[in-house]
Amino acid sequence: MTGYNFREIEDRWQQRWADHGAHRVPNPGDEHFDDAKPKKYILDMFPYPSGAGLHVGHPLGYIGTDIYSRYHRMRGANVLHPMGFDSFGLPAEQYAVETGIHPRITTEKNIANYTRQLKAFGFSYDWDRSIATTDPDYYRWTQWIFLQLFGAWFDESQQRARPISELVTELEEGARDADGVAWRNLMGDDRTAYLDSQRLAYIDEVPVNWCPALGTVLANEEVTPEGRSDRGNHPVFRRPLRQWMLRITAYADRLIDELDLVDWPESVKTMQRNWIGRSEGANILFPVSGHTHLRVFTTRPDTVFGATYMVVAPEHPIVDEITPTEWPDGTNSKWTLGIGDPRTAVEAYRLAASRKSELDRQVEDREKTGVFTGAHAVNPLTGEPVPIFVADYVLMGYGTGAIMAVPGQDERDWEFAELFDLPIVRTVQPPREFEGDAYTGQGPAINSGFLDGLGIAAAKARIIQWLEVNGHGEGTITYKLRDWLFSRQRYWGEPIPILHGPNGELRAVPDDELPLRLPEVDDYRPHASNDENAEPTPTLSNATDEWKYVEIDGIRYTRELNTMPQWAGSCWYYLRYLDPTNTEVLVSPEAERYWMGEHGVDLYVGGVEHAVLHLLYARFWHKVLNDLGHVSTKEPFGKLFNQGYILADAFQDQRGVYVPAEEVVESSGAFTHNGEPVNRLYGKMGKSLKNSVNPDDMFDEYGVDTLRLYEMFMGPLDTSRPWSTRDIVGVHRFLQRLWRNFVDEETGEMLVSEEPASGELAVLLHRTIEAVTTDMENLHFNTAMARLFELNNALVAETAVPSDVASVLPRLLAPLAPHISDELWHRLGHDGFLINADWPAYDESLIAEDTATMVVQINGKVRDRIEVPVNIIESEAVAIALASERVMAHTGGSEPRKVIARLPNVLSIVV
RNA sequence: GCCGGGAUGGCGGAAUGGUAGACGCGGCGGACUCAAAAUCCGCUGGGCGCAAGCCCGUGUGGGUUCAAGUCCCACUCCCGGUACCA
Repeated sequence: MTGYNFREIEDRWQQRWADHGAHRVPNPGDEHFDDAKPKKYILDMFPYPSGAGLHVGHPLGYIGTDIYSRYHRMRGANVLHPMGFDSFGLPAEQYAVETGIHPRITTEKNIANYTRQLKAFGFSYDWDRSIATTDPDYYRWTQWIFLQLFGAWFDESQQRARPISELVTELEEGARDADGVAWRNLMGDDRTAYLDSQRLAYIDEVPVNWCPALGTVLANEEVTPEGRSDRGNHPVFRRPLRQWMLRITAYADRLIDELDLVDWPESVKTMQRNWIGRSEGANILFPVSGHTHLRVFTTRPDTVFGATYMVVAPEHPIVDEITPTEWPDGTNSKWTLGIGDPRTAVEAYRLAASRKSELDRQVEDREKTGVFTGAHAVNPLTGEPVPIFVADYVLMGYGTGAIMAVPGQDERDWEFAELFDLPIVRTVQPPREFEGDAYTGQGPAINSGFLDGLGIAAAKARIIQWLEVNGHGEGTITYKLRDWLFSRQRYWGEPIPILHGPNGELRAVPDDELPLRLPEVDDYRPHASNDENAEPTPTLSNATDEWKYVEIDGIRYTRELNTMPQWAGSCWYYLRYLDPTNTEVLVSPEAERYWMGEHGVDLYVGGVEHAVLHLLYARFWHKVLNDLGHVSTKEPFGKLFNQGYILADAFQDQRGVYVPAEEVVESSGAFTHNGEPVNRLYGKMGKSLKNSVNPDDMFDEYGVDTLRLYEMFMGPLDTSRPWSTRDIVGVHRFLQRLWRNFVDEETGEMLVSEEPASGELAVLLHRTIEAVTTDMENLHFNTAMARLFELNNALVAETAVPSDVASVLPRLLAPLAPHISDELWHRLGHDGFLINADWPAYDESLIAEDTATMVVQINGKVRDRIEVPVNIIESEAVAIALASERVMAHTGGSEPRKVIARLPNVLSIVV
């Protein structure tokens, strides 16, 4: 028997590809580099190498890009198709905390396992270009990019980053001043402080989820709805901390505008635009009686006559200043939380708010809460006093952290106003049929003095002019986008290469000292504390003094002890693949220009979960590198494609925390984990939901080609689908049948004829080539396979495979199932690998049809199907149709009132 | 909540506004076999009918059109993101 022995075939071909370097791709200037070929850069989003290993959801996109890469190799392109590892991250660190095993050891083990699993798929990656973000030779350049950000500022007038040395020159020359102060009037420390405030990487106080018991800041998702830590159930406080920030907001307009340069799904572009959230409006100053001004941002300055109260965020610094010691006479009891004086009431409310996560605060289902500060502002348009509240539906991080509330035109304000008995004044006339509460639509202004009668746009323009003339505010633009919080109190991340001087001055670690390697520590935990006001002491403070303190020119500097977030390494990895071993520069200009070309990466495939954060951060870094002359394109990823997810059951325990799905036991319809009942849910396979399925078992039972085909045949690449092994036998049968069509299972002889196909089989062959080619171009691998199934099924009736079919079919299949295809190719007597063979061409004349099925519709319903010549004219078609018995049964012989012809396929008759 | 996406036979899915359900799984029937597996052949959305054929059918309710799975409006449910999971 010489049946389809997939294990032997797959092992042998993978070995041969490796031995011959079949997937190695030369750079410009290297040996065997062919300048005449077009380039294709086909990129996967690289994985985090988790301890659980690769799961069957990961390779969905990887199989897709591998097929596409192999196809383009066969079409004659230089294809760059690399793979690497996003290997910094929390799980290895948490494992280190629990076991004391260095995260590097865990990470290297996981990378080795991932590499083994990826290679087992037979992917055509150029493994010589593989990188891991944890390699010091890699993160050396991540640190270098950070220093580029630290050493640059954003020139608003040119809308680009420039070296900070050029800012110094312009300040010294008097071409600029420092926020209105001439440079020569600034002293040394003030000069430094000013420059530091201008850098793209800067330090600022920002509110974060601080968990003193864990000694770290937590993500919103790590905070339970009760305001405690997901791990350990410790209290979490929302408080400001000094953190490294990256000035992504400077690029807000370019990040919006330059989306026009890329071929991305419109949905992803929309998500990015919404995330950046550019809105035009005005800042308005409200005098606060006897004190100061409250500056609010509003997108609806035209409604200012309807502002009947004010709200500031709980963190707003003005609260301390304006809150009096006693409630004013006649204060509504609903406004006071039942507390005797405003200071105590406001403090109680702020504490409660600090224990809520940001997400919770934005959930509009929740009943609005708030407290009166006891202070009033004056509406500058109406002259009326308006009470100032603290409420957590206003966020410190957006606009000015304070709003003028206009319940007549804002639903949130309406809701709050009803709850707190506040007056509601409409300033836009709703249509007569309008029945709701707040009216946010178009209409003429009312109750608005000199604005009355104007439409919204005109009223906005008029009021902004008035505000600016009278010094009560100005037109402005704000963004929802916030600067990027870049500090982490973790161990397993890139050390931030900054030294802190005795007077708070910042100094970059010199380039020639990079990489700044992670120090060895005994304890991977940050310092815990019972004091919510304690300053963070990150894990790197556990390093030796020798590492932590550096003396330069007699000055003792302290190293920055925070590390970078995991995003950092994934922001630029696509550039390092181009030139992964270069020790002089991040990437050589020659390699960068060739592989990035005009539009950057030719196809970037990954999950839509990265639609905003990863893709926005990477675009930001790329633009900075472009501004500073290190890369040549404005955008990194010319074309983006989102593959779907493999979905699977997931399980949550009673606290709402996910537990590993593989450890969940089912008995009589109920699910338990370690004896505790758990709830079944459903979602994306992966480490978040702890519901991964390992592919190794699939290889054993069906082989690599079968698993590749199965994942592609489950559905189109961009949709999600539940994992189910039931259908896998279908594609396995396809390969078995293919094998039997080509190989005599008794003798091992090839069953190939010397004659080419004729008749219908020849037509089918060329139609298949055409269809598969189109499908390959469009990543429609499921339908490409359906076509190949049909061709393969048609061969069953033949005693031998016609010579042209034998030549074409393995080549069409090669990108999808490369192992069996190379084996058949080899047995047909060809040398070499199919990845280097030519893609088949089809004969136009063979696929042209001379007749077509014409559908005849009577009053919109299909009543007959008639074979007609493809070039039939309308009068003939109508005559044939009306003569048909089935048609006559529905027309009753009456004359058509109307005929719509889409010949030769459709004839629609109305009687 | 907000932003983005999705819903088609028992199941995965296919369909430039123009024959709904290609292809595969599952199911049913048949051939081969002592038998079973494998393989090969046929049927397979629902209802009515002896048949010819007719009616219904793409999450729900409306609409546009000669014609709607596809376009428009309003819903329902599910999935992704929501800035320290990556």
